[in-house]
Amino acid sequence: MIQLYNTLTKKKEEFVPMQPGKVRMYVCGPTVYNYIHIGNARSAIAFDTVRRYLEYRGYQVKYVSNFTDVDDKIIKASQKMGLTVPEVTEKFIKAFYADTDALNVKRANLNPRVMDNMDGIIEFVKVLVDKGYAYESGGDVYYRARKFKRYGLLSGQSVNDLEQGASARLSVEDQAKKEDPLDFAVWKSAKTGEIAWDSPFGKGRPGWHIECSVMATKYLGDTIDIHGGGQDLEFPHHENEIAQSEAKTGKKFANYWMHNGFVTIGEEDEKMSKSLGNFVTVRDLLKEVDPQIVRFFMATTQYRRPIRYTSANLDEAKTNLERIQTAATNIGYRLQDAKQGAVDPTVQKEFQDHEAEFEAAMDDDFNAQNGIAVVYELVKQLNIYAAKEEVTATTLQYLLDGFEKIVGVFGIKLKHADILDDEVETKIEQRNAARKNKDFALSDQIRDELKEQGIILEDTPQGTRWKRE
RNA sequence: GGCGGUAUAGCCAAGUGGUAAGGCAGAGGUCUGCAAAACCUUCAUCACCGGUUCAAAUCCGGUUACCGCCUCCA
Repeated sequence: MIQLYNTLTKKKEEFVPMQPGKVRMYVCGPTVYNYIHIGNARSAIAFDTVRRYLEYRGYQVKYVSNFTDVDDKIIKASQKMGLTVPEVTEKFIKAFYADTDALNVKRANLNPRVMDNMDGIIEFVKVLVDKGYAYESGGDVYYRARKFKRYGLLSGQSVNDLEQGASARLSVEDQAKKEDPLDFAVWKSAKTGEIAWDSPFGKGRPGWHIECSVMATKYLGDTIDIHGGGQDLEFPHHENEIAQSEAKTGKKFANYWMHNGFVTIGEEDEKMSKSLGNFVTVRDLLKEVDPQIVRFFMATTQYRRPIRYTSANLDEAKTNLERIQTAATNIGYRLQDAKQGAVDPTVQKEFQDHEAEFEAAMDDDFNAQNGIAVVYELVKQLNIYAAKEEVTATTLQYLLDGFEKIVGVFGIKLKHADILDDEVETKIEQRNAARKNKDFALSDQIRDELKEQGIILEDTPQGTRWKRE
């Protein structure tokens, strides 16, 4: 039984999808006017891990994540860059795929874009107007937040508290256009020269929140199982999505709301964000750090907890990931000379116990921290059996397969034995001959030479192994 | 001001009533010509104060500190 923390109810609940065995999941994607930063990556990785675990558990997951490719920020960026809006969005969508692919984030089943859904958006807005949930005002269309009874439920705010904040910061013009400071735009009129679409309300573009309501319901149905995004989207984005969607369909929009924690940076542990300007792009980070390490670093922190971005923490992730990889490599080497035979039932039992522990950990709101603790126990088990005299190849293979499946939940791709290089092999033989003759000066020299080529030697009772740095 | 989160060893971090998981770093050991990898051993009374209880990191009350949302942001 999987339990997950539902932001809507503020507690852990048993996860029961509407259709047994199938999960419909929508995760808010980025507004594509810039390269993604580590915080964006965190969100992608967090929900990728959720998805992978659900799949591990046998669910068939339909995963939809949008690109917001029409927005004020994009218009601004395009003006600054001297490009058209579609040119800007194409560029950063491509970059998004490149970056998330590198991080081993599985691609969504669908990445719908605002631009391709304009008819649906206009239709959606029309329904809201017809139902009295939205009104035209000076070319804009606003949503009557107060009319939606459950407004504020997700963010745990009363409408009056929300209004206090809202009215304090509204510009005079905005205030004049809105019936209520709480109201938010679902359609915005275009200024001359800006990208715009024809609509019954005049030339304009969608407001920020409407696209997710439209695309989520279009591709996944009026009610979806899981809706995810960063904690900063709770309010107003997700609150507004609920208001729009439920006003239109009259049905519950999402059964479970999941929000990932932030990546923090610096001495103050400040949230990394575009507006604070304290962000590191994935692109830049990956120039210096192996993407697998970044992936591991983020996937093994429980998705709701903040992640402190420091080089020390990345280094630790590197060490831990190597440990995991080494265990698999150790088994791989042993597999080459181990005897055939049945799977050792003791080993099997031991492994299955660990597997059950792993599942219990992950079932509990994707507690990756406890999950990874089980992985370290498995590492120990693998290393012990890899060094045992009497162990069958089938047993080793059994362990390796199971291990690979479990670490796969975190998006870890295990490297299998490298192709043996003739030149390296010759040198290793020369070195071993030297060692036999106790010519350690020569053997150490060969080892140093190989090290300069990035090849590390390890002498084990089963012979000399090598790996690339 | 309103709402929410966090505080556990040098660091990362589990643990929601029964006497502190795991990892990194450190120390000692086994193995090794040396090294590496691996394995074994070792390393904390849980921000503070008060209360409930046979028993609290865990529950209750209070205090302090930090973070986030309430405005675009994953």
